[in-house]
Amino acid sequence: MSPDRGGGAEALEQMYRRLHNYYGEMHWWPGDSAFEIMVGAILTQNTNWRNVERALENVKREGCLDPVALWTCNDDDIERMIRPSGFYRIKTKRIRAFLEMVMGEYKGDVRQLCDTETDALRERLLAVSGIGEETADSMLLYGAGKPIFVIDNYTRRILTRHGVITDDWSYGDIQALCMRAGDNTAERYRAFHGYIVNTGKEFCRKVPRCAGCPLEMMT
DNA sequence: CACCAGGCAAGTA
DNA sequence: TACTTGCATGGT
Repeated sequence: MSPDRGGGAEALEQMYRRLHNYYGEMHWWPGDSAFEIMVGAILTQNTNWRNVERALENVKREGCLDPVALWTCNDDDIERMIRPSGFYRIKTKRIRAFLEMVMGEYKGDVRQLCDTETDALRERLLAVSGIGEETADSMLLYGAGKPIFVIDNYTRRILTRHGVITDDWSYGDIQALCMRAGDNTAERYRAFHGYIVNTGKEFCRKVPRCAGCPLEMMT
């Protein structure tokens, strides 16, 4: 028997209410353009956001924060600009692969890319080497404004600690649960994910510091 | 000093 | 299929 993936929607709803009450309005993932957010989604893989900001500042300062401009850069230039984000060689390859898709299939028009139907766009992003589920969903939600729930390690950890899921749940299982309840708007998904990351950083690390957590003693 | 950070792909058995 | 490892910088 596969585990029960039917319940838990009420727990999610309660979590959202508690987190919203604790953190208030949240506008997560800053960025001046969809393209900036999509590049940032690659840069932030296993990397502190502060270092991503440094990398993005470098790219922006050199006027390369758009598909055509970045496309004309050499790999050496991209590596140099994004170095503070770490993994700069492999991330340059990943950015290059993403650019090839944007340029080749959308002529560098990010607006057109964002207008693509959600499921088709998700499949297309996942086919790019270096873009996995979390990165694709971050691009879809924060870049393209699609109503897609982003599942990260904090989401998995918090839901596991609260007994809502178990270790054998796949990314898609957890995502389906998180997208089952309430009003499924991009606005809500953005806030919810931001809440989860804030809560995870502050209270739910590998060595948990649960005292004061807004989810503490949740039934 | 060890450990962490807004993951993913390739390699191994 | 299910682990393991490489990728790399900067902060705590």
